[in-house]
Amino acid sequence: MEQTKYSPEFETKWYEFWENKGYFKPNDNPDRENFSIVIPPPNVTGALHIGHALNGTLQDIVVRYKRMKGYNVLWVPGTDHAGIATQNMVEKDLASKGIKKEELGREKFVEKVWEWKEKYGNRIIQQIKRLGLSCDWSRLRFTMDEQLSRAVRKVFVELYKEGLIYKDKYIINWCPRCHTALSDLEVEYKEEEGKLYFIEYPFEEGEGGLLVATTRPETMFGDTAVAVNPKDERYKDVIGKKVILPIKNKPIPVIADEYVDMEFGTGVVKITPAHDPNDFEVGRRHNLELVVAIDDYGRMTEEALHYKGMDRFECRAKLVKELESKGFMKNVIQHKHAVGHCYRCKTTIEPYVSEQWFVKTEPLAQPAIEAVKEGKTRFIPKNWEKTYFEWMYNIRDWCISRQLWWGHRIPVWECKDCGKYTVSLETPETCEHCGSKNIKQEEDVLDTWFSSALWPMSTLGWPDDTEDLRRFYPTSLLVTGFDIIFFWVARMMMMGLHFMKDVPFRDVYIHALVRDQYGQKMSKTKGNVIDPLEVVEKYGADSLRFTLAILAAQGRDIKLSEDKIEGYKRFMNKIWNAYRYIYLNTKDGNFTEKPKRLSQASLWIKSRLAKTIKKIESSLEQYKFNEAANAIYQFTWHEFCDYYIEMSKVHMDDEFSYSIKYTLLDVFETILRLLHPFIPFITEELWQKLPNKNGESIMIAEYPKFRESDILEELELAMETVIDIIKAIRNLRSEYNIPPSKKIDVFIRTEDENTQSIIVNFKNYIYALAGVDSLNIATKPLERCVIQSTVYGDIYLPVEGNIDVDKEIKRLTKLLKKQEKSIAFLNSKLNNDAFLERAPKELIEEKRAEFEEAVKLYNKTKAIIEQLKGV
RNA sequence: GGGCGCAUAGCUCAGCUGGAAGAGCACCUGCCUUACAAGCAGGGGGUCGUAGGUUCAAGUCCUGCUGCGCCCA
Repeated sequence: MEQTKYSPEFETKWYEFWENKGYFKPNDNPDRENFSIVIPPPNVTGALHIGHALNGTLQDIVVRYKRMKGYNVLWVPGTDHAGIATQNMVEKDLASKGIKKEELGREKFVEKVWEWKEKYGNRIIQQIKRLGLSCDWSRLRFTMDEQLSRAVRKVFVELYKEGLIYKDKYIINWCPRCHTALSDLEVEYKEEEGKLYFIEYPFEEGEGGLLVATTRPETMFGDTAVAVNPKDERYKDVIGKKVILPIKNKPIPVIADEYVDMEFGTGVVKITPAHDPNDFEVGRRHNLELVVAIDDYGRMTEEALHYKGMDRFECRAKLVKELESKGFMKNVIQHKHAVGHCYRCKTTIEPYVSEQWFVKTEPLAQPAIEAVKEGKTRFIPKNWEKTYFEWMYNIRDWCISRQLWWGHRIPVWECKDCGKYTVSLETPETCEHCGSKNIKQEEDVLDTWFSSALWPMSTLGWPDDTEDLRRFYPTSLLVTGFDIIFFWVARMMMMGLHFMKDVPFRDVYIHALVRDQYGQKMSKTKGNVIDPLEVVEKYGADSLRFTLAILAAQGRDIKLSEDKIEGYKRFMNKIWNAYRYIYLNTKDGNFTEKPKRLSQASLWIKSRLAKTIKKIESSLEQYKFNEAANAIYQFTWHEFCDYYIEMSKVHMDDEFSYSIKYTLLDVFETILRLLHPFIPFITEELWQKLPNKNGESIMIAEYPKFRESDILEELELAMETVIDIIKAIRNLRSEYNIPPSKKIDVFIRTEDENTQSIIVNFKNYIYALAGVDSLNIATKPLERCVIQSTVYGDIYLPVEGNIDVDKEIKRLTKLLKKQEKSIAFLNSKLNNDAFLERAPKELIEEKRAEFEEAVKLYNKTKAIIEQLKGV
């Protein structure tokens, strides 16, 4: 005998079972349609967070659904080497042991990182498995695998040869802490309360000077001009003159450039081409010199004179004092401005001029835009296409070199003799231009996203011509968060189209972010993270999965709290106990033979089930996970459990005894299959116990098929009436505090033949569900009863002792007011000529019928009240 | 400054192609009715942010406004 409370301890057992059976691998049947998907690779050294759980759950729902539908399904899992994050982690670990990576040297350090990867790289995989995700682990990939690294190399070499990769001295985003360049995307801008300093730059000749406004005075050591807007009347006379850079006493020109905002500060800005991206552009236009005042560690260079070697922020503080004491500082005001931070370590970014490698993105972006326009790749929800286009149209070249040791080293060798580059797939011995052996490989590695961009091709085997690649590319679906549309989705599109000549995926489902219950982004520093593993421990993976699925409405973030997960654990408990009921009633029988005749309740539940199947299918096809989850939840709890199971009790010992038990098993088994993609564990656990299971696992069972012939509209209508009568009786009972244990006699006064026949045919169900001993049709009003008028007739419920007349009048008057409102509303419609003229006929008829019903009900209720008042 | 999104019951949110507002939680009342008290039954509660417009009819379509959030510059 099973315990009455659901407890998810069986989960891990089933995961092992599935994996050992090889169910996660694609079927080799060539007749089946392929369905493939690649997992967004988590950081190899990362830990599972709730975002992964959502992402994985949604993919697994689709994957399990498609698998059960008979597709040949491949879900490729893998991890990402996460250059900066991983290097930081290992550096930190070494630092705690008092070791600097420079002391180890590159080779030793990289070895350490590999060790780290071996040690912790499996952690996130194990965590993913705990959620029940059905990836094909035999195809587990890592961005630094040999073959995936070859893919990276091939892409680099080919793009270089096509002129789409170039090296340039350019201003880039530099993280002084991570000590590497970052792409534009890897910078996070945050509003900060800063100061705006007004510094006077005296004219070289004559009196006075120009008041320059800046937020970063310490960069003045790199100033090579000051600029005004050519349209600015205030300054048109000073253009071409020279001013003296304070402290440094260096004359610099006053230039005119459209870029200068006349409204900002004084309308005069200092130009520091080496330390500001806009100034860099101005500098190029005006041929200004690049003066580097801050080095790659964020310290001042010798250009900063006596501040040499000082940290940039410390220098700012001291320099401000010096400028004040020397009278150059004229004013300081509070000023809010956006400051860039490293997305990995949050250090303030330093724009920095250096030689870096770039991908020329414009030619790659064009086909990627076209592909989405032509519908070769579809974004779901569609709005994200706008975001994608927005970025693609304004795309900037992609800085791909990183000054790290962990990653794919750039396959470029510089010749020390002729100075030219050899770029090649194989590690070269000599310079391909002059044959010199004096060549040296670039020190930098590639941006991690460079390898992630190849993920759908490389995980399937590219650059080798593999069967997987032929069969499963383009992949069918990508599921990811909106935060990496630019980082990842767009780049995969560009690379896939360029190298495979086809899009990397057909559908891109963009899901929301998981936030805490107050709508705050979860973060460790805020302490509001929900750890999926703790949740799984406490409530089971099924509860977490179902909660995430039912909350995953398109276009809205998920506010998650433990309460909600707890709530859906109750759903698991409900399913568990529905099974118990069925088990207790069927354990002694054998239910292999299909019954000849089904009871009304059974026909009804099968009709409802058919509609539910249809709803779930259409919802899942549109990736409306919440709708699908909700449909099955409502059906299981509020139709199957609340009504069908209760009704089944009527038939346990009558002529339908066999058929009701058979149908209980039949429908329940179908429910489990419908639920399996959402909650794989409990469905497997219970399915395995069912006598009517077909096959060795629910995972590879067929998904329920919609059967039109199961739908019986007339019966559903009749059952609606039955349920309404049950509800009306329950309502009256409740109003009069009649306990469920007390059985009562009820009468219905109705002239409607249909209702009369329904009562005759279905009264057993009404007895059972409304706690009724006998239900009879009355032909005249009855004494000592409380009365409820319904569209089907008046329900009479005998009351012991005296009726509380006041209470009854109060109750019925309330009802009467509702009915009055109803009549008024319908009246206004039916008296409106425009409505009668233009509204569809069926609607008008419908409203007329409703109106008549409403009037009838109103009159009845009124009569009862009057009668009560007269007593 | 540009783009996107959201404002519906106390809370969290559904509501597809326009025809008298729904769920879960919370709340109130009554029940240990032999699957389930992690349950059952019943109930209260919303002028769908605001001002206009289109329409016979608008939470649903269009425009302005207000508030909040996100992305990009």
